[in-house]
Amino acid sequence: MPERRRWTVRDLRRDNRSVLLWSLYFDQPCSRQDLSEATGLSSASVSNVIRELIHEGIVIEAGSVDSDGGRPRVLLRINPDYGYVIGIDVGETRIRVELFDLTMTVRANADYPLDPREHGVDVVVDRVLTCVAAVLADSGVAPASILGAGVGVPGVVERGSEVLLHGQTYGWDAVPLERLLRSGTDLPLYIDNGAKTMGQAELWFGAGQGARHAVVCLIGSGVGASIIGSAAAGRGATSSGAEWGHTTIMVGGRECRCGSRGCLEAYVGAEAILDRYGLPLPGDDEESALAALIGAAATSPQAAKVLDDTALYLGVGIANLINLFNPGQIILGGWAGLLLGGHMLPAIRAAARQHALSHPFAATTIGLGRLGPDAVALGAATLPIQAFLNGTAAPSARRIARSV
Amino acid sequence: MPERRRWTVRDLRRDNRSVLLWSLYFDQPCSRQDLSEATGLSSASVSNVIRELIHEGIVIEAGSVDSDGGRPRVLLRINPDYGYVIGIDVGETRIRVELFDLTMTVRANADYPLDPREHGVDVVVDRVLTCVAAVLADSGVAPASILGAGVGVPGVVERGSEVLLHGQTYGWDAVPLERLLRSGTDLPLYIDNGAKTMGQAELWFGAGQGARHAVVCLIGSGVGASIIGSAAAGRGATSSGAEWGHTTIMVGGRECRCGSRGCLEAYVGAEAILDRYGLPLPGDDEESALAALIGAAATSPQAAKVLDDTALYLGVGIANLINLFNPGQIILGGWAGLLLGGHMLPAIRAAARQHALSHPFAATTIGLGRLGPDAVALGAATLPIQAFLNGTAAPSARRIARSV
DNA sequence: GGCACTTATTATAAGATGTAAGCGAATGGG
DNA sequence: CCCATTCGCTTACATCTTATAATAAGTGCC
Repeated sequence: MPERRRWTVRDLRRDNRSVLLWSLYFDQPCSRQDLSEATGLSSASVSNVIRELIHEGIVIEAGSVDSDGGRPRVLLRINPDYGYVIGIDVGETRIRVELFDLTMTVRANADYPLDPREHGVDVVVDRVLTCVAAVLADSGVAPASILGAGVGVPGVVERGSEVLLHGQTYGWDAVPLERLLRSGTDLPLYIDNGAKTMGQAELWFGAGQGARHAVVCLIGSGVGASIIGSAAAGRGATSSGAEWGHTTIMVGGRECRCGSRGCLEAYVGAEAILDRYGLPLPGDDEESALAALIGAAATSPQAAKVLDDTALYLGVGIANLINLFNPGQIILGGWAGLLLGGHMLPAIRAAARQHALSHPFAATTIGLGRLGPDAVALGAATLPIQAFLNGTAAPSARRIARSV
Repeated sequence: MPERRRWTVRDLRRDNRSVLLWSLYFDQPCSRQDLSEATGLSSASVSNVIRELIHEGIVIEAGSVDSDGGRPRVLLRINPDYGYVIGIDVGETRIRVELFDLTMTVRANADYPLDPREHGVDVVVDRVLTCVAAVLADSGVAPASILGAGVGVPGVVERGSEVLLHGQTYGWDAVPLERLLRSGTDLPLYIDNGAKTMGQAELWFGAGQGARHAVVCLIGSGVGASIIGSAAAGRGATSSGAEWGHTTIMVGGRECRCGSRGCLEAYVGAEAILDRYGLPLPGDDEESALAALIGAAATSPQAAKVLDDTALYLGVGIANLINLFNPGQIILGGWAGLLLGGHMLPAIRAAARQHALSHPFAATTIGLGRLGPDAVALGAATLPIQAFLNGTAAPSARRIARSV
């Protein structure tokens, strides 16, 4: 029995305001008339809501365009400087923080490499807070103007009475990340799985634009996936981060760092690929080592075999996603995913075709992400944007001040 | 970018009417006051909508109850005879059709066994139509009173410009089932995957009552699963039938009848289990053969080994669902699922624990379905009920007549 | 300057819910 | 037996939002 909420006249207004904001956000600049056609709202209602938004400083008029011999249409835009958002990528090997304006232009960023052997929670929290302070100082943006900060993390995000993080593969167990960060900042926080945030970035700005139903595979040192779909009759979209990396594709297979056997991650994660090869490779980090392995494949049969197997396993994993989710689009991302995909996408596609049912497979396209490996931070920043457009953003200091 | 619709004042009414119907349907009988508390609508609005529903004959007053020294509360119920629904289970080995009133009381049913070797589309369509005619005649219900017929089918259901069915494992390819049935009936048709309809039945009336997020595993001759969850901020629920049976759990493993290798169905479907055992068993159908195998396990090491392996493979499959969907509840159903689960649920649970991440696993309960193997037809009948409660039911002859 | 054309704004009406007052029906005490 | 009380439901009214239609505004062409 689905749970349904009653609606009041006020919800109607809030909702239609939100519909207008979404439409304008993804199709700016445009005129009131355009918005009326795009959303189906009457021109009177559009004018009404837009007046309110302009008064609040969220929307600004930006020039005008002739209209075949009539009154020129006034173009509307979202005010890029109405507020700012922060995207935080907590990866397994580094922390990256970026500050954007409302149109997702980067205003400042900060990096911090993490030693894989020292993945303590307190260190990570401390570094994140330092980086946030750095981008704030760097950009000159007042903290009160920040609409929120999104955080993309590896592992399972559990939303109960408080947000808990479970990163089984690197020893995080029920970490109350939000509370820990809260000790050092007042920003509204939006925490979610990194694969999911990357997926949202690709869906909004990258390879998934216009897709209704997409799956994004994040392959780095480990493996994750994000399933994004628009609920058929729903308001807004649903999405979930999935622990794809620890689904079993080979009963009784290779040991995985999660403690189980035969996990996908034990075959196609960068760490696992290099381990399967076994021989030494040039380069001091995984990224250059994997690149070297791909380079060696042209001459070394052993390296070629490892990569061929990788394509097979990855194709199997993708086929499983196709059978389970029937997505319209599969996007391969993450630094290792982009490397592997760039080199052997056809082989991956072929393996997926072999292992998926033919019809769901035919309805799916498999491609590479277009935003590069930094998409996680960008996607994390879309979380507060989403709340802002939905009108559900936590009241920040700015808003409180404004309403007095 | 999620697609969002604008809402008008009228949508508001339709939606709140629907909220009331849902609430009443699952908590009847109850008073107007109860509805007001349950839904959050003001008592005035409740009275208003209920008056309309009573006028239309959908809701009826049913006695009254004293109230601690005040005006007695009038109890409301959905009129069971306002309309009827039909649930159709198209299985791999039989067709089953049941006719229910609005409260899901069976009024008539009909069965037809299917020869596994003769699974032609035309035969199935013909038999379904015959069975529908039989239950109509048997119950004495006028066709115009049927709100709709739900059909649960094996395989992938594709909703494009018309509904297409893909049953790769038994040779159905892009079958336009709705159009074929339409040639013999005017009933509004709701076609969906059988695992999904069974899941909905368990969720509404069985083991999943009150669950927000459940996965239902249907194990018969083949294997399917249904993922049911309430979209966090959405109207109503989303669900999808998943081709869980053809996800790969063993790269390069046993051949599957879908043409691939290592599919879950090639290990835990009833057909596959019996095939893995290999030795002859008493009984002329799969059901009695599987029961015999379970009986033999007490004395035969070979039979015990086959079942132990089955528990392992099934546990792996369930673990994959847990990692991907993080459900609150997993419900095992289907005739083979109920047989196996009744005999070795602890072993299945143990295998799932070993292969799932610890936190998602801890949040999940694994149990058996409570509605028995007929739940597919019951669930199929919930499809037109759902449309009826949502107010999106196709206009039937009855309604057209009524509105004149 | 008048006219056509397009865009945006301003009444006005229709329809939805919430609030609060009022009516109806039964209990229980004096 | 009567009356205050209590609770359930209904009615009247105010508030709010959108759609419709008329009005104003701005530009180009003749």
